[in-house]
Amino acid sequence: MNNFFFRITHTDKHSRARAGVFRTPHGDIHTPAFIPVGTHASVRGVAPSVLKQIGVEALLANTYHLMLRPGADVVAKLGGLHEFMRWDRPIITDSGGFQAFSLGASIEHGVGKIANIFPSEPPRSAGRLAAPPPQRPAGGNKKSFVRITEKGVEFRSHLDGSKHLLTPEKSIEVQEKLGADIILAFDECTSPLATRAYTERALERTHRWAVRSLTAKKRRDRALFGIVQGGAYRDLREKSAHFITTLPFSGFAIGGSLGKSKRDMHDILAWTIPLLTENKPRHLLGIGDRDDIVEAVARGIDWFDCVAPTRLARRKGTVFTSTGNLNLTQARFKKDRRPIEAGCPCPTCAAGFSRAYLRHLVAAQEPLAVELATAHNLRFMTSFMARVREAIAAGRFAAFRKQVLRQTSRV
RNA sequence: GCUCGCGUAGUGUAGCCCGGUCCAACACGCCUCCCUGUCACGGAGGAAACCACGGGUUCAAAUCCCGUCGCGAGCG
Repeated sequence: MNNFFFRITHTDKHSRARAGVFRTPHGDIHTPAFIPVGTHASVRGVAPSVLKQIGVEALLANTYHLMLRPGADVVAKLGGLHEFMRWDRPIITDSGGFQAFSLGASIEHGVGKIANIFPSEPPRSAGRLAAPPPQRPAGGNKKSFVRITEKGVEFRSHLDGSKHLLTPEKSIEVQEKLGADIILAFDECTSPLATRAYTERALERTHRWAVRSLTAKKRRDRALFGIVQGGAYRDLREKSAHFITTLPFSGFAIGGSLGKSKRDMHDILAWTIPLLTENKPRHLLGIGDRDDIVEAVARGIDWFDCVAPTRLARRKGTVFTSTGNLNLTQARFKKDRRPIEAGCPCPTCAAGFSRAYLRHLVAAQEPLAVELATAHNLRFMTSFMARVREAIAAGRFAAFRKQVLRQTSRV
């Protein structure tokens, strides 16, 4: 059953960075790789043909969302995800474990995977005491859509309120029906605000779910990855890495809360990755800032998925450049006839669309804004990852890393 | 020419009848920031109107009275 094969072609001498190729039934993923998120079997606003042109090698879709709509059986009947969405390259499906968090604690606490719990300086109004810091981050304190038990996660559909139980068995069944090449074990992504006791309990449950996920897997033409959890607790991360590594997974993903800062995230990676099987791929879930990518690659990560390039492009036309992000809604771009970045080979810049025009499209909420901005950002990411790979192959990753960190820090 | 109605931030409106709680509210727009396995074209914040103009009544007027100007409708 050599449908999958991971070959490490280059290793960095000064870090744990490595470059390689992961072979799947739908083609190769050159690592380190950036994998865009297409939750609903679609990268918002961008057609598969354009994604290919941009150099995207794989996509990540979501079990929970596709299970609710259009339904796993519908997708299966229509030939599986690849045929359904007309994408013939590798697909990964997330197990739905993240939704246990994003529709649960994330909503209740108003936090993301990396806690941003320190409110920025309260505004100081003259002659008055500054307002007291809010008790909770903005957006928190809403009702959860989930209930987590040993059996699995009970979701109240965010679409129509109907109830759905996602268990490890169900998640794997759905993922096999959807037909992704790489599927993920059903896990619980814990909140950075969870207590240690809770994080530990959730971790142990996720481990039991990992075993159940493996047992539930029937098809050999899918690669199942295990997920390391443990929050920001060193011993829990180590325990998790040890445990997951003993199981016959095809690869690993690092998930869950990554602490309260980028520094925490670096530590978590440094603790866990050395414990993972060397010749199996490692996926860092949900991370995608350039500095984070470089730091994670240096610690041994092979690929990433992240909504940032697509979400930022869609929400406000935030667009990546080598010197930092541009927020196209800013007034200074109103008459800016330059492309997003001179010399950028993406379809948007190559076609000569100006910042002023893009700003207009964003302001007018024209769908084309989403397509053009997203295509640019994704091309930016694939180019960036190509440079990461080249740097590793050429033995100059250390310098490359330093350069990236310098750039991103002054942005 | 007469009668009636209207004139509040960029736009559209609320408040006016029953003066104070209006150094004026809401929506959209505008400006800035945030977003890391996408519930959500999401979240947070900000600037912006001396309430058409002049006079009067009153302790107090966007709110009441008079006049002027502008806009609209009707009548001639």
